[in-house]
Amino acid sequence: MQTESESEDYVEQRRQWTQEQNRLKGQLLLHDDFPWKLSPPLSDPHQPLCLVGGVDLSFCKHDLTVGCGALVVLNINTMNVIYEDFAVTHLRMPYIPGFLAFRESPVLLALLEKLSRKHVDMYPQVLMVDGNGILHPRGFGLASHLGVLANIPTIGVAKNLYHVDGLCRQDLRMGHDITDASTPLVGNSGQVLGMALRSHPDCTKPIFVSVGHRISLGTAVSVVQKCCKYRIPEPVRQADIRSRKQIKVTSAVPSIRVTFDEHASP
DNA sequence: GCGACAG
DNA sequence: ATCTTGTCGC
Repeated sequence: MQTESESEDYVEQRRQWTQEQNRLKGQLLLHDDFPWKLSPPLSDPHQPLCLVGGVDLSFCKHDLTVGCGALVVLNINTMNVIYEDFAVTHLRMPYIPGFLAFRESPVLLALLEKLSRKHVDMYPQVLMVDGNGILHPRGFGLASHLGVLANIPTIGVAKNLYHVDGLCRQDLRMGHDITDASTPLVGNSGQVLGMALRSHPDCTKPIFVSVGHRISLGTAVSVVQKCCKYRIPEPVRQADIRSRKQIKVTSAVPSIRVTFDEHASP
């Protein structure tokens, strides 16, 4: 039966994953590393930021191991979705806090590679990821992991605060920071891990932005703010909405349903 | 030791 | 992540 570990604690798996991320972390860049600017003056030779991507995954309610990854690309000036693609996958590993990248990055990476092969002209200049960047136990969340693997500037956008380096939701309220539009997330170590943003004037619950890869926090925050029609920035929101709709129609297709029936009736 | 813990 | 109705607020 159980060889080394009696309980499925994934001890060895986590050790390997940690080792791999520490290796990838060597390539992580926390500064602006791209040729564009948000809004360059006419006299400026820099190219303007136009294409912003967003990725997210949704799961099948009947089988949580079946998920649908989505990649969308928007024109940052109009917020129109100019590209969308999906990929259904089977998740072998469960969700383990701190190791989200190993569960979600494979599908997302495949979607990015497909786009670069088929329609390079629509490849995003920066990518928003549903999850954290360096606001992570080992300073290498999904946004950073995906950014390094795909070698693309990424921004981490989380809907909930990851309690890391002493950071916790309570501390944010105590300092009356709730009245500010943005609050730097400084850990006990003194490092700025991200920014809590009230993406809408009357929004009580903030979003948590952190650097993924090849971008500075200041630029990341500016890009996110420019994309906020609602609490969640459009690239991420659209990826979320569309992947959720896609997994529903997918699970309604007979050929996919067979998979469920096999498990349901032995 | 116990609890907390992105999606 | 996913299951759900109403409901509080602008």
